[in-house]
Amino acid sequence: MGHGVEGRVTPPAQLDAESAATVAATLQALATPSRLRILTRLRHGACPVGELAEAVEMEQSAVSHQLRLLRALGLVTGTRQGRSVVYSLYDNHVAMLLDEAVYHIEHLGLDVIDEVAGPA
Amino acid sequence: MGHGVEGRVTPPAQLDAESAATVAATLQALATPSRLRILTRLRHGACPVGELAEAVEMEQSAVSHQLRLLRALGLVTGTRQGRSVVYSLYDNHVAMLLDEAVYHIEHLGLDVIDEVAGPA
DNA sequence: TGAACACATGAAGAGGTCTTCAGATGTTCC
DNA sequence: GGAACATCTGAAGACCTCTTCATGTGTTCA
Repeated sequence: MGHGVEGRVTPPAQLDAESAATVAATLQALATPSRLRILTRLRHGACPVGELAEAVEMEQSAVSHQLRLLRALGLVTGTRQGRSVVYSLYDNHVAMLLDEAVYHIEHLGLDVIDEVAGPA
Repeated sequence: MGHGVEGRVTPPAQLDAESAATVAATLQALATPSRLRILTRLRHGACPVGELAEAVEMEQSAVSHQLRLLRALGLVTGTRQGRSVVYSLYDNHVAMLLDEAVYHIEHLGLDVIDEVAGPA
């Protein structure tokens, strides 16, 4: 294994309005505590809705609404298994997007100063 | 040079409500076309407000409002230089967060199946 | 078929977000 | 000091979002 963001990620060119809209829409899906918790829960493995609701301490209905949104954006998929519907992250990009977002955000502003000279 | 997301990013544990809120708040800052364009513009180099406004095709006032928000979240910094105030991304984590977010999102659902066996 | 379970969905309201407009603040140069 | 420039800020309105409540759909089992 071991693919993904190998050595480098292409630095995005100045986004045109359209790309910006797409990216923004998807990021919006990660930009809420409820969905973030749903996704990080799924990051640890597939899970039926009811269990998900318990794990993230939300009402089942609310979870369902959010899952609908996440599904529409292609971030998760649900498959029926008996009475339950088991959800999981759609693919590896979702998992890494999550991992890296959480990582970088939790390290924001904690950069060690390794610049040789101070600013200007 | 070359630090950052070296080999791996720690997979986030199930986020508690507090962390989820923090991460969500920061992601929200990337979750709008206007701010996304502002940030990707800054990703290519520091820039005064007026120029920024032109680059992203927004009114100067709107840009200022967004910069205020981005500053509050520690994503950008502004320094006076004569009459202008020059803005830039705060640190490397912001830059990488941007790069990786855009990268993964633009590749969502485009995963080539390079798993040896099919799913499960 | 009917009851119980698991999930989805529609409507509605509280709350938040983004932009615009008008005006305030800070800076340079004469 | 005063004019011109660059940016910031507050208020207000249009719009979108998230949750809850009530109900609908699908599935299992007897």
